[in-house]
Amino acid sequence: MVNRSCADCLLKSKAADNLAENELTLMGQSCVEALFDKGDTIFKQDALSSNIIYLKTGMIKLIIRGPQRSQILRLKKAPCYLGLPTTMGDKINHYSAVALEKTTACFVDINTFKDLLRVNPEFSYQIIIKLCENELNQFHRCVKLLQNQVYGRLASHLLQLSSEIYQSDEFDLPLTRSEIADLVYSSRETISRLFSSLANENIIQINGKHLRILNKILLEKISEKG
Amino acid sequence: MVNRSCADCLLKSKAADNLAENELTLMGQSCVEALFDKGDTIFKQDALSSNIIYLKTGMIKLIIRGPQRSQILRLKKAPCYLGLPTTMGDKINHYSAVALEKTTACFVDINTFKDLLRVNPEFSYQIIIKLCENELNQFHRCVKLLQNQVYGRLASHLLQLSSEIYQSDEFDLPLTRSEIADLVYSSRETISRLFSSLANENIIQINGKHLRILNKILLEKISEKG
DNA sequence: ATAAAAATGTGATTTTCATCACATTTTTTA
DNA sequence: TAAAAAATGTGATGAAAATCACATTTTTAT
Repeated sequence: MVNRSCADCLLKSKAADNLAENELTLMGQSCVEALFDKGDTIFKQDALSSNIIYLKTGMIKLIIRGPQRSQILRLKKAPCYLGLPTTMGDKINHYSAVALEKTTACFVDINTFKDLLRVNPEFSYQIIIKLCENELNQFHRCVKLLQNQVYGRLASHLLQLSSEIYQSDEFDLPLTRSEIADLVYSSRETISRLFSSLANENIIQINGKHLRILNKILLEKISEKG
Repeated sequence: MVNRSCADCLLKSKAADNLAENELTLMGQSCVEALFDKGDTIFKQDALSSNIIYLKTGMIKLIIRGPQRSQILRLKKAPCYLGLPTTMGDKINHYSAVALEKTTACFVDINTFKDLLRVNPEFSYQIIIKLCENELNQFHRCVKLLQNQVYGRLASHLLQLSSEIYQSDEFDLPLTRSEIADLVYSSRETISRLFSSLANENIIQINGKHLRILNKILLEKISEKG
């Protein structure tokens, strides 16, 4: 399904707010909207990348094959762009994106996107800001993953899910224990054990995938101290 | 010392090649060149950041305070921009830059830089490409650091120094053992031991800071296998 | 509804590497 | 140039967390 114009889209990106009517029409002409189910791959590592993807609704994980095993780079929730670095930085995808729930995404042809960048400096500017913010986050995440022990790494990811993704102390984990291990670089067994011990100490309450943070203060301390 | 115009600069960045004469003059008006000695801090974590820095000559390390200790995020060699993410992404520096040798750097006022981004889309575009490439590199570096063991982490950094920074199999390490530990996230003692054992196996030859790669193939294998 | 597959929990064992301790060498500086 | 400071090398010890092994529960598919 092709939109006639992205101007009609009710879920435009903040960057796209800077685009003029005719620019949005141009975008619409090369923009295809697609629906994904949980588990569906949106784009795949090593495939040729020819689209910038705008995530309209839903949530995804970015995964990359590491030297030993697969690693979750980050989770992303709509609205946001996907594959900016992997599409602008190289011809081939350096990682994959997989839907964690029902997801809507718009595929914008890379050349159209590049044209818009060249034509509209304000649009470019917003993209630059986003890229810079991402890089800072990535630096911090990397240092945390390296220097904290699993306990702290798990704690900070739980807090992040709570505050940034669900805006609630109670939510259903969008990942299996095994995927959480891929996210915080640990093992399935260790994650299992840590959930048990966090629950024993009344810091969280966990039942299958349903999680509730009982002692946020303490969880934050664990996340900082490692 | 203020340049009259950056147009006269013989070491312009690739992005700046897209700037017109008058734009370069504008840049020159808010551009201050400074000299740094080995060990000098070029900008400091937590300080207000008001400049984009263009590294004209020399080499630096980006360091960040982690939860446990200081971590080297990456080494950068001229010519390149410094502090793009840390200055565009936030008001305050998220990391420091320290010269590893005599270094020349131009400080460009952030507002002038932003004006240029808004005025010249081709300039913006080149910056976007660079940011995307950085992000991809950062992803790969993070995964390698997490998943490989120290042996592999050290090996890949030696190879990177050899190929990307010095373009030679023989060079002087720009870092102490302790700094190398900060770079590959290990301990001074372990780095020391690994150098010894790499030397014992005739993979490298090392004398103080002077290093020579004897068996690149094997070093690459170690770097991949972990 | 039921079998098969996937996900989870928990104990025992093992491995990597940090930390501690101290000797030695190199660099800096007064 | 000598003393102080910084950097380095190497053995012994300890700890975090991976891996292995297996029981159990939950989910998926037929």
